[in-house]
Amino acid sequence: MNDICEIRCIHPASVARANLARTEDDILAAAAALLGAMADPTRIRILDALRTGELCVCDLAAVLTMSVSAVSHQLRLLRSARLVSSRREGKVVFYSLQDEHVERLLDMALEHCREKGES
Amino acid sequence: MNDICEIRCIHPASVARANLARTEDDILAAAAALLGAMADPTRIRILDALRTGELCVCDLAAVLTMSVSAVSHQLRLLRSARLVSSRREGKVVFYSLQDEHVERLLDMALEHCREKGES
DNA sequence: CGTATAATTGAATAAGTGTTCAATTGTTCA
DNA sequence: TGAACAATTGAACACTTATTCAATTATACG
Repeated sequence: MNDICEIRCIHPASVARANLARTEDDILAAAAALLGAMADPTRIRILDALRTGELCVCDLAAVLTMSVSAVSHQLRLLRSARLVSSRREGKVVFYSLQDEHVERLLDMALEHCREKGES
Repeated sequence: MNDICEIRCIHPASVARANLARTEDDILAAAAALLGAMADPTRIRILDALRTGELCVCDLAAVLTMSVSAVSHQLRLLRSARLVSSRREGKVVFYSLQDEHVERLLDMALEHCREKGES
């Protein structure tokens, strides 16, 4: 099993081990998409703001000092990634974090950065 | 650019609350960068492969069936984001996950996707 | 109805990203 | 030293992405 397609590898045993333990590509792709949805300065600020409770698009624009349009575009992305959910009340649409899972992921990333930032 | 000084917000109390609880922008930016470093199909596959132990660039290229050059480019990114560390042994450079924190973040994202994938 | 407000959408543009190819660095060993 | 191999790097290209601006939808109310 020295090569898969003609790719040369130096440590076949390690390669075989890695291939066995391999996570399915579609799961990995989904995870990349999930992380990618959070991995933007604007979107992560939106998520951070929503931790204090639901906010409408106008409010979010005020918190971020950005245009309503820009915020709305990013909210659509966050919604399609299932990171936030929306609720309409008359003319106003309120956004909130989808679940605590999202908040935990966010917390974990922030915690990691705080630790590393001090070193 | 409707104007930044006089952004109209509908729920001033909620906006004030969000502003108070706000995480510092540089931490949020760092977190976005961290997540962004993981948020790529190729890079997340690299991280997944490295969970089984250290691998050299050739081995990684074999596991991912990608060119050594492409893998090396992505490894540089992962290294500068402190997600992986490298160790040279003669001509060969071995890469491994920087710490368990990285692995936990990865696990959490994967777990989230597995759950959602079944619904 | 018609107007006003909240939000979404589409097109356009500018900035960023991933891969390839070719060239280069660093190391080993004959 | 010089050949061979592992790895890195830079430039180029195609592709994606975030914001802006203008237009549109959706809801409320006089």
